[in-house]
Amino acid sequence: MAQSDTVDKILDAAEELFAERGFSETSLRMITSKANVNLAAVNYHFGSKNALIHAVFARFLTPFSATLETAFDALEARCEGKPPTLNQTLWALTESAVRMPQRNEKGISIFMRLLGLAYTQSQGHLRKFLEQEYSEPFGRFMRLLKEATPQLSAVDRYWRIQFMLGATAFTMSSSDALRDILQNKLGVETTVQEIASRLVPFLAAGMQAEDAMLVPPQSEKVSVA
Amino acid sequence: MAQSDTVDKILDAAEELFAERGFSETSLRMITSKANVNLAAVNYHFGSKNALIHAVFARFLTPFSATLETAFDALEARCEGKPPTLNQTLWALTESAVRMPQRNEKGISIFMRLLGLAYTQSQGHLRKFLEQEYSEPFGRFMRLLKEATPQLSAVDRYWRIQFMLGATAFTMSSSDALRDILQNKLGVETTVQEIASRLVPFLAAGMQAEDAMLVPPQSEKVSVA
DNA sequence: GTCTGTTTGAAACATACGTTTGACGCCGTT
DNA sequence: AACGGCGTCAAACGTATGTTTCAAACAGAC
Repeated sequence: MAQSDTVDKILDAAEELFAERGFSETSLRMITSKANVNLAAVNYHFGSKNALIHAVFARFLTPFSATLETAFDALEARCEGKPPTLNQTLWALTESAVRMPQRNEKGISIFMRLLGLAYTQSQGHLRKFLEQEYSEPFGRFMRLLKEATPQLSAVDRYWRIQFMLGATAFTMSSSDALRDILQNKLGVETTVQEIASRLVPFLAAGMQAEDAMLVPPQSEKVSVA
Repeated sequence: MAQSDTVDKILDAAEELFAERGFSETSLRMITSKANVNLAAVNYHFGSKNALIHAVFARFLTPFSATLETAFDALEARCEGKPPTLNQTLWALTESAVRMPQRNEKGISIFMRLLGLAYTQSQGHLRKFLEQEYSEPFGRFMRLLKEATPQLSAVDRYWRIQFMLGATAFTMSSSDALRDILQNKLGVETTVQEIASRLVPFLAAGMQAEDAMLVPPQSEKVSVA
């Protein structure tokens, strides 16, 4: 067995268990048991549990951010100066995710859930790590979004981006959805691609909704359609 | 000091700490320290940490579900047989939440974050508790949604509801946004009402988006607008 | 005032965690 | 054949957790 075999077995087991149970709720002993390696191997190869968490993310995120950069390059080249549309930008992102070379068919679902957990569980070290390591593609995506929705005020755009992020991360990170994806609980086939093809129109429509009708929050009556 | 004083002090401290740090990451010792009560008081009054978590939810959710029922009653009465529109249904929900008698101004934000955590952290016992205790108003909301979007297929509606839930729970539960809400980090005032007034149009537009344009997931080219 | 059931207090319990240790086996190099 | 670095292993470390214990303090009823 090569030396890196243990490292990969740990990463595989950790990725799956973190996605299923969250970070704090997954112990190193669970991971090493599932990976069939010794408990000390984690601290030997990664240094600490937090560093292992970072490694799990880096294994997916580093090649993904490269793929995303080239997708954005291609998109902007195709648009010849004109800013890409919202739909194009969203599709570039989701297609990059879907096209990622995956270790197995559930790779993306698992990783989407991990991303959701990263945002939701207040693991300070993880947020800091992700923001430091991958600020560049993230900032570029934000810039594209801004150029694609010039009609929105900065505040409106800020909140709607938050909503998009929420719909995406939460959907992928909700255990129900994950279970559906993984074991096809619904009759229909439920691939990540299919979810994405449902999600993108939802997001685009919400993002381009008419001016937020600021219904006075204290009014007694609700406006009728 | 009355007997229930300790109980309420524990609930207050637990609610706040759970919202800040999550359930697993919050120890009983943190809670009892913040509440200035003895460690054993939690197990004496609630029986276990899990039961404490349930009690935190029940303290908010029980009066809220009652408020929501009357709001739905009023809405349906006003519509005289016609099914309420999507906007009306969403507003009835958010207004019920906003109108809840709160212990303090940040009550709703905190509780929204707790709800998001409940869905996200795979705490099996919590999900089971919530589904058992509050299935009735939840089911009623789902029925109203169904009647308000008859054009959607069941599968489309299922996923779009998931998206709505995600945008809402995630927005309210993201720690960044929470921090902004709590201490007005942004220049503009950011109340829960204001967020809701931005969120509802986003959700309604997404929910009523045109038929999901099922772009073939494997196609090389992206459709252009 | 005394008694009875309820609530608090400090301390201990058993368990699980992340991490560290030191011995052991392996393998390529000298 | 002896060495030395590397990876593995079982075992232990110190700490933190949820929970339990039992005596003391308190309340209201008689």
